Amino acid sequence: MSLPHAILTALVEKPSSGLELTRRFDKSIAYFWSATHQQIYRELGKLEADGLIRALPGEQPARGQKKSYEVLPAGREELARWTAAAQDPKPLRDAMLLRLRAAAVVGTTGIEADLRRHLELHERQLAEYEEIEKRDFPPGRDSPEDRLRHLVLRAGLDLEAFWTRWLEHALAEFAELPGDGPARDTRSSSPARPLRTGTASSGGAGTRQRR
Amino acid sequence: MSLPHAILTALVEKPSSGLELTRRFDKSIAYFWSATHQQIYRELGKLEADGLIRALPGEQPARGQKKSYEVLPAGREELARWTAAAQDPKPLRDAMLLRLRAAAVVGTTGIEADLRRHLELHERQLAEYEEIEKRDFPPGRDSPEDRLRHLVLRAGLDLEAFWTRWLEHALAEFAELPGDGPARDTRSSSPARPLRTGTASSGGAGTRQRR
DNA sequence: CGATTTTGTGCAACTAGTTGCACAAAATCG
DNA sequence: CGATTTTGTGCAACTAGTTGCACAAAATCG
Repeated sequence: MSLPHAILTALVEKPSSGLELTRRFDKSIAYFWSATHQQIYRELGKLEADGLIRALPGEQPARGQKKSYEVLPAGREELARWTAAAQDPKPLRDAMLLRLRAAAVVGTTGIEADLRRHLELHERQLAEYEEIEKRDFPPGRDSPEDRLRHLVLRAGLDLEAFWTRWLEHALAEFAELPGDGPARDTRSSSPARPLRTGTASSGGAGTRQRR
Repeated sequence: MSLPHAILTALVEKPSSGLELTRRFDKSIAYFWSATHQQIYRELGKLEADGLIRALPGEQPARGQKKSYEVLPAGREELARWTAAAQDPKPLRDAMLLRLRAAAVVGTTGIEADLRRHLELHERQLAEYEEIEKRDFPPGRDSPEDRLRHLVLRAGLDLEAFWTRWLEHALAEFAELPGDGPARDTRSSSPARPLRTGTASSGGAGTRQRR
């Protein structure tokens, strides 16, 4: 729904080829939108067919050759229209949170390592964004454009900070948890019997695949 | 990728029919996973076909009749396996952040109202989660299961708090912005000329549709 | 300078989620 | 008690994103 608009935005900021776009998405767009090179090329084709962008004149190369695109007036208008239109926020879907909730009924064996790994990933991401902030938004510059872009980076940065803190908190909680974690349904009729269900040992090697 | 596991988790916590699941997803699962009733029914069918869940014996009703499901041992094992398996966090994609970045080049006309609307939505959500916290996690209860589930709710709650603060910050920034917002490319050659581009007026009524 | 690696573009098949309905049974309403 | 609404289940078509390749041109390497 909004990949085309992400590409339009990037191209208005600076005309680019598919690969350049891919790099810019990885580098300085990733903190609010991510996309693979396959998605980008596909969408560039559609946007060109729709008359919203065009290949920069001058080069007319075939497969395996750079081709840069720029935004046409129609593209700019579409982007302005989309930006102003009301949109509902999309509901949350976070696998790690789900896994933790699942762990409450099925046992905590194994997640802790991945929590730790995620913590590292988020810490690294956070550090990277802080670099970007230092580089792209030094105290001096604060044109309206800069302030808006800085605002967006702050969101990405603060979200990473949030996850970092949350994961630390979660790990601290784990440290206080008894033994190998719970595996029963609190609402089931079984009383305070501290049973150790089979999940941890039996499922074991993780052989089972779905479908 | 993880809707089936969300359903398994919910069903382990308490066997339910499709509609009951839908309600529980809306109510107390929405802060980490969301799903429509169509998704849920479809997935219930698959899970049953795969032998991970089964209809509760006792009733054998046709279309338009309640049918409750419970998790089979194979389902519990699959859930335990999935929960423990390492998974990469999925990259961020947030339309509002993208729109703000787009607004930096294409003009801010129109977004402010939607920022305000989002702020209200997030405030309402936050209040709702605080209710849930008060109701489901009173100071007394802190079995391991509760602590894990509380941790998950805290994430949902703190994320809403984050967005609320961020949107307030964004709106404050808007208040300081000159006139009708920027609409030029900072990197383009045009100097400090405070031009007012056509985007606001020309694109206007929002007629243009893609495809 | 031929072989190998890197750069750049792209297709095809798949998975996950969304939108728009359809329809039967049960409950409610005049 | 027939008509209408609500409850509950589900199909079909679509949109968005992912995964796994293919392949040509250019650069590099022995």
